[in-house]
Amino acid sequence: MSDVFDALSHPIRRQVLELLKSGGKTAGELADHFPVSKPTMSGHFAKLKAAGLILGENRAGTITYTLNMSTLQEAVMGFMGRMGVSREDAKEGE
Amino acid sequence: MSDVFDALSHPIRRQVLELLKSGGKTAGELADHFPVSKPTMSGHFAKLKAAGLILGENRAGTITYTLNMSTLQEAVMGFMGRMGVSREDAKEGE
DNA sequence: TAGCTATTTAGCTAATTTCCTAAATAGAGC
DNA sequence: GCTCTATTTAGGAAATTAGCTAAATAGCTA
Repeated sequence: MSDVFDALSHPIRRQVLELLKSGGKTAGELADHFPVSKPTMSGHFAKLKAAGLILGENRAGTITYTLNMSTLQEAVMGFMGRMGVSREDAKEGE
Repeated sequence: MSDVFDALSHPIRRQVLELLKSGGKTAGELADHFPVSKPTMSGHFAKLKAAGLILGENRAGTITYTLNMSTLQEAVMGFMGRMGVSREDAKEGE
């Protein structure tokens, strides 16, 4: 839980998750979207992975990261549920 | 947005929000729930307030903090919405 | 094997966060 | 005007985070 919210606290890491929404991407493809160095991005990936928010598949010299929605949903919706926000209340963007 | 997720990144701050779910509480009442000093708690309140997650009403020498659900919902459900999680998908705890 | 590409690890610095104690502020009651 | 309680502000130490460059690793392909 805490790992997930820690991971979500950095804008780059949240954007990485959004980029992965549309499907897996390599570390390089993801890194190209941000104005920081690749080692820095690698650190962000490591944190997201440690939190269970992404999975890394090592294939053919590249690493493809994919989203692990269930972890995100469990942690975030779990917290929101505890806050008394039900699916019904959560119509925010409609 | 970023302020909200920053604020949510600390376990004590998340718990403060949960405590406020059931109604406003004074700084002292809230502080009693955690094993850190009151000045430290005051810092946590300040961060939650800066993020717009709580409101502080100064009355009779005490400060009563109340939850500001709309900010929480906008930020968190907004992000989850961008992640493609709709209210329908979000049945997690059912 | 050598070289190329993709990615991470190592080592470092600067900034931020979290916590503490001590002191300041503000309102209430004597 | 004091004094008590509630809370914040100030100042500072320790830990963590985020960024960098340079070097290491891993898997191709020639």
